[in-house]
Amino acid sequence: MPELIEVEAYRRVAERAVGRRIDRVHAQDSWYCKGVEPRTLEAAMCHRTLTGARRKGKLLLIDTDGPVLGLRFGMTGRLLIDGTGPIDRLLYSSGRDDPAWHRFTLGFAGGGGMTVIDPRRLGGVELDPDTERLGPDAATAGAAALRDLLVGSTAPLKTRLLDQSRLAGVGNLICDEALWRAGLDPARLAGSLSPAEARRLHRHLRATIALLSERGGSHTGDLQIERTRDGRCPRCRLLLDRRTIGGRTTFSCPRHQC
DNA sequence: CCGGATGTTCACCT
DNA sequence: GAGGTGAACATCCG
Repeated sequence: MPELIEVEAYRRVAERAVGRRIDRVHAQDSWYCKGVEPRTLEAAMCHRTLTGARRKGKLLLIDTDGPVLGLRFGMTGRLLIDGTGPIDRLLYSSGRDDPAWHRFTLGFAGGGGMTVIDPRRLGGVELDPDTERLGPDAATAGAAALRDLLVGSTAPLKTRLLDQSRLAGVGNLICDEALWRAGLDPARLAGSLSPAEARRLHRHLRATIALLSERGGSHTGDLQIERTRDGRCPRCRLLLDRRTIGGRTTFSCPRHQC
């Protein structure tokens, strides 16, 4: 589930833990520790004090007086602080809290802690993540950045928007919703957009992120309830196209998106 | 029972 | 080099 909007919600709860000191670390799942041994990760984080929580795209960055901890949530990862989190259940995952799904935990001196729960193990934890591999964050990227992302590309528009190395944070749901609102066909070649279309896309992408954030998640778009067999355009009730673009299921209106 | 699902990475093609 | 496809991770839901 987690796209930029959900990770931003996680960031805000993580911020509550700033100033607290870590006195135990459980990194039992070696698969979940990316590019680092669990024991190394535990030793690196233990006895550190949290100094901040940042986000770039779907990557949550926990700052300490030592290393930076990077958290990725995949499709089913949730973050709990002191046993509660901003999101109780995700679209494709139950709200159950099976202890076997606790993939990583920081325990704080004086009680409480931060836990990553991830049934499918599609997320991961890393030490000092390379944020340069990610493009500018979609929530704040300017029109010029979006234009640079599109120009000269022969890839489908949607594929380009989902490319985290070029634009960070947009997932499948935000992408379809923004393209629907902008009236742009996801299959259009990215490089074929006119400057006016690129500006329109930028405006609608930012507006979509703001709106869905306000509504409470990536899954709250108008197109969302129609993301099913025989789904219809919320605007004109025409049967939506259902295609695979960039390896992802894609819904679009054949009349409103061109 | 089967297929597909908000993500990322990698191997292997064209 | 640029894109595309399919697999892998593991669980839930229709």
